[in-house]
Amino acid sequence: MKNSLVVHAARDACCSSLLHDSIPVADAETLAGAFAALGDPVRLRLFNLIATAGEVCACDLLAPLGKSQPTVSHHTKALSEAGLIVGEKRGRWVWWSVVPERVADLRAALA
Amino acid sequence: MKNSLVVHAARDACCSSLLHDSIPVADAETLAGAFAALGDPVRLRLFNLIATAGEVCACDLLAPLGKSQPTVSHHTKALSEAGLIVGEKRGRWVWWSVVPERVADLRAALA
DNA sequence: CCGATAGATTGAGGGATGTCGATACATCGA
DNA sequence: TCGATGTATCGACATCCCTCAATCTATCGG
Repeated sequence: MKNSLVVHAARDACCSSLLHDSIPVADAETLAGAFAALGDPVRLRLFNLIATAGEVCACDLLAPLGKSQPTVSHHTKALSEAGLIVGEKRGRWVWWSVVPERVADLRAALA
Repeated sequence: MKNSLVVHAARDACCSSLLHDSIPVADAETLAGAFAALGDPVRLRLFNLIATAGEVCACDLLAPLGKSQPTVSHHTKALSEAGLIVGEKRGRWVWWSVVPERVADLRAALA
């Protein structure tokens, strides 16, 4: 085997062999989906409201957010589909709470 | 003062007084901007590549991401503007590295 | 049942975003 | 100085996303 390739590779100061991801693409899409869910100011405040209160009725979210009811419903759905919150229907109301394991996943991804 | 208002308020099972945010709107926008930067699969993989390698030449990012050079540059700019990474120009190359304090901020926001 | 209320869904419009080809800029080797 | 190379920027296009009015569904009180 010739060593010309080695000499050739050493010519440049950069270009190390980062040929593949350390994270599978599928996992990256799932994780990115969760981060994206927190990537909207209104949704981050919404998430924070639920997290600090522990459990919040959806009817209590309209006033502090200053958004219309369809908009809030849209955002709770987005956070829910990202797995960050879950809603439990009690009679006419829906009570939202965070999913700690999912939040832990995000925190772990930032370690 | 009549107590009719009290009775009126107690009639409903929900509607607690969540009248304001526990996070200022301005802070929420900044934080959401950082989360949004990680909210794209390509950008999350890009960030992960830099984080695991410690310091990466931009020229080493094209191959593992499978994206064009303008696209990668666009994403590094987005992460940079979010404060998550910084680039240092050395000759013809730019070396990217993560900003630990900024990542710590995100992790703290998930606590 | 019937009216009222909480929440979800639909549809539309306006803006933001990901992608890439073409191009400009900066730096190095010769 | 000149050609080559690594990055950034620009322009354009397609797509996605936020927002709200209107509407629908489900549940409760009477």
